[in-house]
Amino acid sequence: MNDYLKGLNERQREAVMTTEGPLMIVAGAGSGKTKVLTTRIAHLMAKGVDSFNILALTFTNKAAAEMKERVEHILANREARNLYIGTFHSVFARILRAEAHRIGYPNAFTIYDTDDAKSVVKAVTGELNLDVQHYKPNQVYNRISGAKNALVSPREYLVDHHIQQEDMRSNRPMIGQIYDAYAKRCFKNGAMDFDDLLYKFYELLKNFPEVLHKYQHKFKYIMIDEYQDTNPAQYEVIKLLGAAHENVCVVGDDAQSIYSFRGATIQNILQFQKDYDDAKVIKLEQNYRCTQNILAIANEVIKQNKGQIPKTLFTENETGEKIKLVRTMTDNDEGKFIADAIQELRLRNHYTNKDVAILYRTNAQSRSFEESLRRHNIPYTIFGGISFYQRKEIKDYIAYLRLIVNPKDEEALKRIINYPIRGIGKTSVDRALLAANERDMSMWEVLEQAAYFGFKGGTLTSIEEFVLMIKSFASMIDKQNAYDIAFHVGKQTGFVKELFNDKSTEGVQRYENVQELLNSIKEFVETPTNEESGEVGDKSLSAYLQQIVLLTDSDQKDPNADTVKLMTIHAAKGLEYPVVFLGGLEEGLFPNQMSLNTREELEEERRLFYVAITRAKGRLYLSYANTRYRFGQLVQSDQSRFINEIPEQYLDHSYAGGGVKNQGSKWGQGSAFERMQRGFPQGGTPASKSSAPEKTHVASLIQNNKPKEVAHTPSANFVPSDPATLAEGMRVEHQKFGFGTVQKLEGSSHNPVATILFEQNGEKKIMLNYAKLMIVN
DNA sequence: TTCCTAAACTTTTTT
DNA sequence: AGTTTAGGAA
Repeated sequence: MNDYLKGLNERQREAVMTTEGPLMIVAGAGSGKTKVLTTRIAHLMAKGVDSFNILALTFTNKAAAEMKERVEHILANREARNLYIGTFHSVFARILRAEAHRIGYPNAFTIYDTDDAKSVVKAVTGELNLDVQHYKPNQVYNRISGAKNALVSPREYLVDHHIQQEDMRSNRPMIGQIYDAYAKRCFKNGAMDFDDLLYKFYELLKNFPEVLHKYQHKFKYIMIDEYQDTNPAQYEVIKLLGAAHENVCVVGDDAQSIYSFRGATIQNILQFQKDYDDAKVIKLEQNYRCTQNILAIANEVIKQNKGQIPKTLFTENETGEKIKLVRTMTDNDEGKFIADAIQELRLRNHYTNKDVAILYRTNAQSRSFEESLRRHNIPYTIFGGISFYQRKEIKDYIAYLRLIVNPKDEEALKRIINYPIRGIGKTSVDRALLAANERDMSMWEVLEQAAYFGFKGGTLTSIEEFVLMIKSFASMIDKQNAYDIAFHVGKQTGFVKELFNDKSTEGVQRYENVQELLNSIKEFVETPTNEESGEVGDKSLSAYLQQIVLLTDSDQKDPNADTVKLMTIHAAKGLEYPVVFLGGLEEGLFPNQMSLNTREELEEERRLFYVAITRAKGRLYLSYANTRYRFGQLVQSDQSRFINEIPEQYLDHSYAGGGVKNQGSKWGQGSAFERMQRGFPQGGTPASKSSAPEKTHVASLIQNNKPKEVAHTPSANFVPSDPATLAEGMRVEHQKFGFGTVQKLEGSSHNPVATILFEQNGEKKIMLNYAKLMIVN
């Protein structure tokens, strides 16, 4: 037997050895799923399959990196380089890069991140004369995203009765039109959003049989991780790619399906056997991760859900400790309790920082944990903030690079056309945009012919200089590497210098970030193989840009650092820790208020709870706070219903939280007494009184320190006079400040400034270009 | 055009 | 509470 098969149990080995035909591996939490997948790839190669013919798709870069690393480890010196292991998005983007011209996109197309996409939505909504307040870009974008994930085109969207009814009901009947305009604009900009990477790839395979054939032939063996989280677009692509050989191996756990909000449908995994009638199903039911107690409550909890693939997880691990349940008075107490507990675990139980994870439902909860950890001097890492590449200064810098690679990229253009300030303001931009839309040209093309489009004077000169500068950068693309271009851009635009000159704390930080960006580009250029994709070669600027946009915050932080890890439960999927704290187990927070509408939503929350529990190998702490600040207001909540689903025998209530003695479940259930108190908003519990100091008085005092303005109602016949006719000594009326006398006239002819002594409001400097003044006499 | 303040909105989860 | 946006002032 081959060495790599020795560490596997019987079921796992069967999964590895079943290389031909459709295979579904139902892998319970901690059952060695990644091990099976990686060993299976190694096994395929040992059997003589060319690594070139193997495709493995994951959802996160982290999972892809881990899989790749482990395959390389098993294979030792054998070639793993040609393996296609990556996220759906990165692998599809890479293929689209090669084939984009077929669907009318430039091969160096831009990938819009969520911010870019929302900005485009906002722009086209405005152009359709729709109220951006009502058609909120965020909501509209989510709706569009949902459509794409379900493979609904703008045309289909507009004629689909069900969809139209939904939009009518939400009083947003024009979303279809926005979707249509949005799609057209993205296409015109040579840009795809995240969802397009799936959607356009599907269209490519669907409409170009020769392309489909090429990749069907290439990917003879396909493996999909976390299959329960695939959406219809991903599902259809897999179906198309696998249709020729049907060597499709999916791995998943229906109990861990937690991404339906992103369009994932649990049906994909439930229906696998119907899609492939000769599909083999292997269940991995032995858990190697958790103690018996942890696994027991996980099983108890998930039992409450309906319609699962039947399976029973078991473990041969030790019983372990009971699950500690802790109630605290406030969210801050919860943070304090956890920090104290971590210190105790380190001291008495020889745990290190990196053994511990604090998990929560929403990102907003990280604040109190962060604070208490900092106070206790416990090093920590938060996963899931904004990505390094989302920072403003980095996005600005990258916008230059994007524009060089793809001048049609309007979002990039708008971002940097006047940054650093070069005298091309909003008015000029709007004019250029209008001209571009009227003629169906790109804004860049309008700028190229600025004189023809009627730009004059200083603005024209500025535009021409700008266009010339970008063109000179673009001419470097074929001759110089990404780093040299980027460095040159930073220098030439004055961008880096401007940041360097800003000596404020934030300014220094921004400058350092830009230096870090340059380092990352240098590293990209100098690393012989592209670690993300395993691909040799493409070191172009556009390759760099396409890669970084798909990186998340988590990808840029070291998971092995000796720090306590803080993250949402979603971000924790696939990970494991010796000690897990799960905070905020309160009704309305977890399960979240937003997910209480249907049974399906509640069941997804429960699966999320299941995922959270099963991250823990040894010790699990569940905590909740009596009161917590939400939306800046103190709210009280009951303990989560999920706690009630855990049999009492597994729980240990004896832990004190944050100096507050735990009252046990008698109190936690929400006693009549508590409910009564809550019924009287004026009553005010001691907690709410002490935690919510009355700040309003202080605030109003500070505001009152400002010089008071005496109100003035403009005369009925108020008509602004021509500022040019103004002279010193004249008596004038201002709409707000009332009557006054011109003391002095100064400033350039472009920007005249008058100093006026107002009778009621004292001396003010008035910019005559903008303020309205009427000469009284 | 740019800066400042007040108001409004946020908070479900992410490639 | 903190952050982003809109509108007004200069």
